[in-house]
Amino acid sequence: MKKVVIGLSGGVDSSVAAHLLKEQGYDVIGLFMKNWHDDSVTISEECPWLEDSNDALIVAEKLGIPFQTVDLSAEYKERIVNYMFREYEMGRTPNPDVLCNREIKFDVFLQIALQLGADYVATGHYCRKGTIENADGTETYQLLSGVDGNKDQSYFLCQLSQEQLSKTLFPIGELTKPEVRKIATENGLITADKKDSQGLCFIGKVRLPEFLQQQLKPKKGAIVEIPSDALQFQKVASSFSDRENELSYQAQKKVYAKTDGKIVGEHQGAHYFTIGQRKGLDVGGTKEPLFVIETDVENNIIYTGQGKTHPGLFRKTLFVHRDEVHWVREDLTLAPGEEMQVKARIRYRQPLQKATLYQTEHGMYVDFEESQSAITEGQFVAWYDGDELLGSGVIA
RNA sequence: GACCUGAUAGCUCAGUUGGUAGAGCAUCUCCCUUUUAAGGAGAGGGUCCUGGGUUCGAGCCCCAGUCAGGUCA
Repeated sequence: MKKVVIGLSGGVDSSVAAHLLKEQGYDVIGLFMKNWHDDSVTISEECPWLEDSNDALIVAEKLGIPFQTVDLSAEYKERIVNYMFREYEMGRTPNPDVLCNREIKFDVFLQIALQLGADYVATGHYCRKGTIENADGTETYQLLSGVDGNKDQSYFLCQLSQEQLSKTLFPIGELTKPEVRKIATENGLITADKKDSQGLCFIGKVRLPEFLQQQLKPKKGAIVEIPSDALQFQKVASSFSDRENELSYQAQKKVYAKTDGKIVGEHQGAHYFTIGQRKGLDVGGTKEPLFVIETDVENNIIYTGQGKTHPGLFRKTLFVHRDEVHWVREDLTLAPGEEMQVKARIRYRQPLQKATLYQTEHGMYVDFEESQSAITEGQFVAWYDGDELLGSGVIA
């Protein structure tokens, strides 16, 4: 009998995942990960993790599977929380949940599971795993989107490797959320009607500026509004010697100076803001809302533009540094000079966009058919072929 | 110094022939969402610059003043 360690979070999804594994005849062990216990920065709830671990325990008992709690908070702090502070400090916008999967659930946690003698780890993610039998007898694994298009979480797993996937099961990937809840109800799992978790995985909902202030000190600076007819947006349509040149040009970020616009307000620190952000600027008096089009942490200036169609918000091409290009499907890795038609997204739940990948010596360009709003450094771009996530990278 | 214009929600402004005020933005809350955002729905918020006067009744009319911007000498 194959042994599986399931990460029980205390929510419906992992509860049902555990139930299904049991039903499929696996030898199932439930493990609850405790990754955070500083409730000083979370919104509401006295002690959410305690309640969650309790629910996880009750589910495990109901299913008749062994249950343990593991404390990974040291690793979590080191690999995820510190990464967040580092990124924000540099004026980038991290994606902790993508890292959490790569570094914690499918690394530290996976190792613990293997030490317990498990053949697989399983989670309650809405995504699927496919297996391709190669001619030489080896197997190639596919990361497929969840059947429930509304809940598909493949994006958060975009940094997984073949090695990690080989030891992974996603029991609920073929189900929709309503079906999952139904199964939970039918089997008397107490998490059946529990609200979906939100916010940072394991930390919960946080007010980001407050959270960041633990490490990043407030620093007053100017908010500048760049008019939509600024010089930067005038078409400088020139011809290019080659495709790479053109892509490199299109992928360039616009550079602004304080004098390109007018000062419309004051902020408490440019590193608290991200591109595309509207709330929190505290600047009124405009006809249309102001959106952040760029943050300059060097000079501590936030550049904004009026209206969601402001040209400063849009870019057609983005770049991923060579060592930050990640292929889930290693066998499809592009060599310099090669290109590929794909569909891509630059944030969770964004509808997939037509794009072309161009690999060069220095990295990869993702050239979208349509200009994209708020392409943000530090976030992940993930590319797909149909329902298969092929790879991903950090937006430079 | 004279004259003109303006002074209405946190901000930018609208307020018809006088009947105790509105819009956008901002803010807050909720919804959506295992990142950051975005998006959706609601809510709160005004001694209408001050002091007089006319009127049954004044943000709107009259007088004086204060402040801001402008024009002319």
